[in-house]
Amino acid sequence: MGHSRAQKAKTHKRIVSIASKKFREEGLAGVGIAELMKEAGLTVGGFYKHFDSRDDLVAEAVSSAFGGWKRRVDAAKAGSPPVSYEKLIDEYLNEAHRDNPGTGCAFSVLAPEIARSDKRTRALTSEQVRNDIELIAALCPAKDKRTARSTAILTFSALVGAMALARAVSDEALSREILNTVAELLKNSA
Amino acid sequence: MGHSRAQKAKTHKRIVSIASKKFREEGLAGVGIAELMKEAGLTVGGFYKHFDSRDDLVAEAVSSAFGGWKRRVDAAKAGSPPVSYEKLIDEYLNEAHRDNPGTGCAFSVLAPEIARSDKRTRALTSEQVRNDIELIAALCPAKDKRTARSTAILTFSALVGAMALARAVSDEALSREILNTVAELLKNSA
DNA sequence: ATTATCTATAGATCTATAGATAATGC
DNA sequence: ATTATCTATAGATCTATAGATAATGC
Repeated sequence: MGHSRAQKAKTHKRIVSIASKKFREEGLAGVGIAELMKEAGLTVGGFYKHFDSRDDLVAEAVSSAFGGWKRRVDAAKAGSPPVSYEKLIDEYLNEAHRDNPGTGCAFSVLAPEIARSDKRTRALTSEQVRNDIELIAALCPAKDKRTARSTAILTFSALVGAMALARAVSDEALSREILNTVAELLKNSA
Repeated sequence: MGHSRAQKAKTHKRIVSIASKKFREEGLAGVGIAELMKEAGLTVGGFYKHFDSRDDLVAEAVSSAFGGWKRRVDAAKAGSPPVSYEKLIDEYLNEAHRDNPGTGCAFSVLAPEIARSDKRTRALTSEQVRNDIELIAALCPAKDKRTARSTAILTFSALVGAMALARAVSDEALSREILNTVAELLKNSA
């Protein structure tokens, strides 16, 4: 009990990181504060010294979930050679990503719940969608900037939708068909 | 109290219909049994004479939500002239659909929660995804059947993803850009 | 007699708060 | 002295069940 401020900052980050994972796995409405704190090795009581409300944590956790994906794409882009459009598609539309939503793209699993969330979370999401569109557009082998942006928006939508559908169906063959077909078509038409 | 069997069947349908709408509006985890029964003009106690469990209602309500969309597309297809691929896209990707999830496509709003639901609901979803792919493929102006099916899968994914993203962002201009861009690209590339 | 619905409630769980405790930080 | 965490709990809500009531259906 009663630890240092440095410790508190670390604890705060741990709670957010765990929430970010659990929310993607169970949904924003699917995990309680007690469970999250327990996973962080803490108890419920301490929660409200870290966050004013549950919505506060949701906003931070969603932001953190976006951050993970952003870091990965940024790193891939900055690599030499920078990651290709084709590679991005393959990194998204695969079975490992499908089977591990907790560490994957937040949009594919949280978009509908974010749509029902508070203004802060949705504003944060707008910003992230804008960033991701620009990121994908920068990788698009398109003629002009306008076309690249349009292609990026279609690509982004298809990635998110295909992943959501591939996870929702129980038929494994159908699930794979969705992932593979969308990946192939996106790569061939860009 | 104590009504006829015909009445019970009607009541059952009313509960499912209300659940189908509310689940799309608030998520599968976002509405309680008491609230649903109250909206149907009933009380909690009667619920379990209609359904063995909450999951039973979820399965029926999701099925019902799929049915609505299916009926609409079937009708459009059977019309003379049958609805075109372009028309289908426009009927999906518009602001009215975006702003009324309760009467819209269940995938765009429930896919992530369905992925966490029981086998029955997911099996039912597989069947519906299969149907919808075939439905869209039948409208695709593509060379051969294989190409039509691939295009249908990409189209379906892009529709669902674009709608989910358009609803998640708070920036109205960005939301519209997503809907319009995906609609235009799908129509031009098919 | 059966049953569709009602009222009432058990038992679990969820967000948030109050007050105690044990450490840090001045 | 302040504060990060703990235990305990209030008050709301959620699924599910028990038992009463008033209608149908034989």
